[in-house]
Amino acid sequence: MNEPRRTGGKAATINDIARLAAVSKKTVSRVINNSPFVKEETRKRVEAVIAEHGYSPDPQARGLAFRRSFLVGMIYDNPSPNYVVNMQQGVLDAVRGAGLELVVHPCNRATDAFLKDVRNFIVRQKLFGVVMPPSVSEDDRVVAILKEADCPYVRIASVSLDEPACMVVTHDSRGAARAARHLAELGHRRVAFISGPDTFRSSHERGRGFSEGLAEHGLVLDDRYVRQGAYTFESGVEAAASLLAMAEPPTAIFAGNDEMAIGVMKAARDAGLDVPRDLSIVGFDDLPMASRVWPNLTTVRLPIRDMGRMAAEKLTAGLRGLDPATLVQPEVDPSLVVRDSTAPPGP
Amino acid sequence: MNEPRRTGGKAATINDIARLAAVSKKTVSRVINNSPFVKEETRKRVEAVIAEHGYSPDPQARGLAFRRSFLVGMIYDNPSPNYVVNMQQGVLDAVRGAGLELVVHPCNRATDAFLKDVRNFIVRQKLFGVVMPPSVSEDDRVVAILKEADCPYVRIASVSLDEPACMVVTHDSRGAARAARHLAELGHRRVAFISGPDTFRSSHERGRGFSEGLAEHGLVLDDRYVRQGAYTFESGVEAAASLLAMAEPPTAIFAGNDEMAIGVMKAARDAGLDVPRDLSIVGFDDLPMASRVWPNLTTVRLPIRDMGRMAAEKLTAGLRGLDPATLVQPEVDPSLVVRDSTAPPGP
DNA sequence: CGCAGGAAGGAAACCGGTGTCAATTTGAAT
DNA sequence: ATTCAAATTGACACCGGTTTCCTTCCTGCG
Repeated sequence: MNEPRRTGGKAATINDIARLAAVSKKTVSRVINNSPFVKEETRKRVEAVIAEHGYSPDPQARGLAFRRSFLVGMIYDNPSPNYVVNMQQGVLDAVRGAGLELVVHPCNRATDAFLKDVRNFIVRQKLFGVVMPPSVSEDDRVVAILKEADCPYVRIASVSLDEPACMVVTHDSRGAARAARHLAELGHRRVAFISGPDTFRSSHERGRGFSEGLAEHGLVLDDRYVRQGAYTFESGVEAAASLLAMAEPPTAIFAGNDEMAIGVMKAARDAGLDVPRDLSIVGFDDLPMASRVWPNLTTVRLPIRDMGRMAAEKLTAGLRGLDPATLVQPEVDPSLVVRDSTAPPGP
Repeated sequence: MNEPRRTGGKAATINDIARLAAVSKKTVSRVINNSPFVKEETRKRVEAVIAEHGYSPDPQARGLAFRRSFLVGMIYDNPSPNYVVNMQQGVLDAVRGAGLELVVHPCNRATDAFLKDVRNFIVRQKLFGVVMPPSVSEDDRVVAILKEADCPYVRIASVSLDEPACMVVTHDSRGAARAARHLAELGHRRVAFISGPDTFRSSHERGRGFSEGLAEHGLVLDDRYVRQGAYTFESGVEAAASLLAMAEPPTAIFAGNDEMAIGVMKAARDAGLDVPRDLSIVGFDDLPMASRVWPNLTTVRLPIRDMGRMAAEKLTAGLRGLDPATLVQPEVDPSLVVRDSTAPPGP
């Protein structure tokens, strides 16, 4: 009872707590892990000692014994900093308080070392779980590694690619259709689309949805008005320049993401066009930047932070005593945010 | 020699390697840790077995024995996603290949739970090291916790606040002085400054440097032309609006960071001013965004990714056999990037 | 030829938790 | 009071490494 306190920086261990509470370390372990097989009175006593000494179990030791770390990995290959930070924040929203930490793992899918690197990361760290936004989420090779390593994961993607328990689906095509309807209703007839890279499923989904939305208004997306971009600002500039140089340039351009849409704005300015009078522009994502550029960008909004949170919550469901099998598949319905970059076409 | 391979997902352990190489596990451990007390021949043999089986030691077990994890933490409270992602990337540049992982820990210095949260993070994870950009890097309470926990750290800040071994200094005042000289040389006389929040040392440094740079040209920074912002876009808009509403509005505005500078641009547009004809604008940071807005922003460039890398390299110096005590203090000299948002003042 | 001393390697304890399974206690029924 | 199953608890091995300490094997040297 009157044991001398551990001195210095040494933190208390489970043995200290056990001794002070006059129980075995195993019982302390039971208390920590909310085992139901502990008498209420004992639990109270142990919890009191734990609280008094600010004890908190060592994640390394725990992980070693559990054969699983308390680290959630986020693996991504995404060119947009805003997207990445927002999603990190969302994952952290769910992971904090669950006693987990977030390990970030950006990578480049195009390199040879990619798969080896990712496998190494997953296997060595014995991750508690992994969250993957596009385009990594769409890479079946990565998923195969995760399955082989028996590592829980959640994929965020524009279509369902897996069991509901490990998907957050964003229905990009619906958002793109909304953009199409908006432009059609404004009276645009010659509309163009700048797609993302082929490696992103969302590129196709956004293109498909846009095309379908136009079709509802009797319009077709002419191949000559389609360009492929790379989800980067520069690629947006280039694609738009090419479109605007046509004999009959489009009166509206739907860019596959905001980053490129802002590139389109630059190209328009370079061509001496006024936005939205001479050219309407719609983006996708609703990055913070979208409402800072001039004119403010009309865009399709994706709640990126929420998506990260929802994904991570699936991972932590077990910790909260929920059965992951019963989890519904979160679905996101992207909404259209009309700002100042769209208007009826000029005469 | 003809041991059956471990089957299934089970990865090889140090015991397997020891058995296969016919040495004790301690000798394998010596090989892993580059101990000099291993005969060359033995080392070769062990290394061959390690390579053959793709063995890699378990970081959890290793960390447990070392009383130190192989995780580098990045603790920050920074409103700019671009800054954050770039710095993460820089830290990863150094940390990858050193066998370390990056755990991100954004936080809010203004909350009550801040210190408890940070202490918990540092102590529980037994971090290998911590990298802190401003403003966390300037918080002595955090540094006290790190010292108490005996956790290596590197602070990135605009002035030296600590021993060279744990500082990356960015000399923001020099960059700000360059901005001042540029504006003065263009012929501006009524120049304004929008500072960052008081909680950032860089706010003061950038203000001081700007003031000194003006002084070199016989100009003084009039208090009436100084506003306090928050390093956010919105605060830039607001501060600029207030400046532009003055009877004698400034002909040039130096914003404490790019985020605010872009806000200034918006305010200028709202006021019907042409940039740079009616108003010159200079930012600080050179975020990617700076060269995407229109007109392209003249700004002071900070090599954020490099800063992150330099900071993390100090942490990994020990791993590379370098003595941290001998490390020089990396210093960054911010350069001026002249783009299209500055011009001589109108008549 | 005997021996000091350093290089090389191994046995066992330990880091701080958890799993297994047996031992002890408790409560209710007989 | 006795008995038995259920509820609690603890002893001990183990997770996969490292550290401490000791033994063995050479070498050079007097």
